[in-house]
Amino acid sequence: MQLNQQTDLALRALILLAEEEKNNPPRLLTIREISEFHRISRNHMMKVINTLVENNFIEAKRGQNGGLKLSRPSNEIRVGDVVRALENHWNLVECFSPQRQNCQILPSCQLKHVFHRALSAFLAELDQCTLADIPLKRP
Amino acid sequence: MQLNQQTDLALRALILLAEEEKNNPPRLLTIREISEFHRISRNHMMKVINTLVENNFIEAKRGQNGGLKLSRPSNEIRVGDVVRALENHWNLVECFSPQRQNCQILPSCQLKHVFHRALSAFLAELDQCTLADIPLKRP
DNA sequence: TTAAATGATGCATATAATATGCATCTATGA
DNA sequence: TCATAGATGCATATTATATGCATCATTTAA
Repeated sequence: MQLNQQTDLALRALILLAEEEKNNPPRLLTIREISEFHRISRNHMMKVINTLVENNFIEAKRGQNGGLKLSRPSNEIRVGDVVRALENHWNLVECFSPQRQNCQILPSCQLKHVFHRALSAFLAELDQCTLADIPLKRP
Repeated sequence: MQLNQQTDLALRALILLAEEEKNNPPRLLTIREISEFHRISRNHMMKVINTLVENNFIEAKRGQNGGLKLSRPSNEIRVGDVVRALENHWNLVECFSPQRQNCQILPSCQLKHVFHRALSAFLAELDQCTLADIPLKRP
């Protein structure tokens, strides 16, 4: 079981942006800065950033002196919501997918309820945590 | 986020074997029967069955009149344990993988603890459920 | 004793999902 | 008006997963 790498990168970018917000005054960070810091291809990070903008976790400003910042205070951005937005599907098992419904015991199978409960428990735990709860430890 | 198909198939096979146990006397089911019932390639189902045997969820008997049965009563086989055995890794995020440790903020990042808690919550929910708790509904 | 039935194993290939890169567009401000 | 920055769409590479094939090992009924 794994999340896709984009979810991982999104959280790393957000953690960086949350750290920047603590500075006085905070700067806008560029995609180039974030991708170089994390040693990730700029193109790849760009996709992730775009998704974060679409979902209103961060605001982007184009042009010279442009860049990115959190669109809300860090304690209002829940890890669970980020994961929900970045994962492109939640088809834990075949019967969760509207496309793939070939399971022969689908109507009478109770298993789907169990997995729904487990998934809820997983996300509920992530919802307990905001960006403000996971500051980078300073040495 | 998804489990691999083998985990799904393993559970479907186990559900069938648990149903068979209710018959008097119960028969041994063959891989061929199970794979044809679920309309899955026999080869593919065989891999799954082998893993279930290795992990002592079921017992296999070779030769004529051979087949498969649960190695324990259905109420002693927890869904969580099956999922643990079938999923080949639990690298939810990069920093969980011993091989891939490229994250620049790894030592000071708190995120891993959050994901550990979420994963525990997910599996704890599955541990609440045994094969006996998910009988096929009879019409 | 042997042949058919059954599971076990290793390797090869196909398919699908994901990651990555490239080219080009749009917006901003010095 | 040009350099800088994000936005978007498409193409390709890589990886993980699913699937198939061939062959071996074990059991037991005939």
